[in-house]
Amino acid sequence: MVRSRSAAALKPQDAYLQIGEVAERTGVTQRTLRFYEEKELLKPPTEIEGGFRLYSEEDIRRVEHIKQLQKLLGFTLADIKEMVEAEEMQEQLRAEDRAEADPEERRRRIARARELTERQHAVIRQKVDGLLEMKSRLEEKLQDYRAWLRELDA
Amino acid sequence: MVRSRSAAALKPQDAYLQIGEVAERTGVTQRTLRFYEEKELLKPPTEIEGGFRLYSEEDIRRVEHIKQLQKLLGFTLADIKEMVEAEEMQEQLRAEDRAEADPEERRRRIARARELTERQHAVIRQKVDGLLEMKSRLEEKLQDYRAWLRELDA
DNA sequence: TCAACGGTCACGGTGCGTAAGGGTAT
DNA sequence: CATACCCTTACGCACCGTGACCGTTG
Repeated sequence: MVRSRSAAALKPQDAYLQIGEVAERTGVTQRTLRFYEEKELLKPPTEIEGGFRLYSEEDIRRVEHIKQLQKLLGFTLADIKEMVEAEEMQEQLRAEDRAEADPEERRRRIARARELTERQHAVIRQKVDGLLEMKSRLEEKLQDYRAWLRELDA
Repeated sequence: MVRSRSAAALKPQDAYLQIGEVAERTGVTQRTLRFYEEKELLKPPTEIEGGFRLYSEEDIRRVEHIKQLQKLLGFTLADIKEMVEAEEMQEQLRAEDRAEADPEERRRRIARARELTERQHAVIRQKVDGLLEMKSRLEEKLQDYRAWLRELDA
């Protein structure tokens, strides 16, 4: 077992995964993972010992999220990168100690995060609207077909 | 005025458009229109005199439809070709004299068209579901931001 | 003659696939 | 030593166009 070496050495809990496992679990290839890293969609995960990439569960969620955005929105990786970066910023915001920060600074950040989220929301709403329209057109068609088939039965 | 030559010669009503006008009206380039034709997404429109392409309003609708499918679904042109072909078959079905055809043959065609439509419907439903989920996640976020901002006001 | 249109041949970006050549641990 | 992981480098490819360039037409 190769993978018990550095991961175990670093974290006995076996919290880190090698690229092969991540690939398997997320359904993408190792090549894709390295490619995403190259494009800075994934930050170079904590690499340790012999230059092996070691991923966290968080990294896995991120990969899954990227794939979802790709499938659902049909965006380019560049677009997705922007979205993901925005989301990351927001998580930072969420995580930081609320009382500690300068209120004015904090307000600006929240406002910025909100803007980004609102833009994403608008994009998605547009897509959903278009798709819902297509969907109902298809449903009408299906109605027609069913009616015609009944007609033929008579 | 180039376009008065063959279009007018063929159809005094000026029902046909040259590629340049189609490009302008649909927002794609001439090159893209030729490319679509090459990929058999657009049937070679009735070409006349010197090999000039002449397009109908129907062709324009088709181009717009293709662009919509691309934007909304993020499909490849190959996928879109399939969909468009299916739709075309269905229009044929719709147009043909219902009484005239052999009932058994007609039933088979309708059943086939219905299957295709149902597959498309399923695909779209999936997308819509995924997008709606993303949408509500974003809405939750927006709620949070608004709450935080109110919190800062207090 | 010039602008607008037509055609063809390539080149370019994206998102990976796929080998080549080579490490290190069991 | 074989095997099973991993690494980088780099060329290749399908898809979706975009340009460059040249001929024809009014």
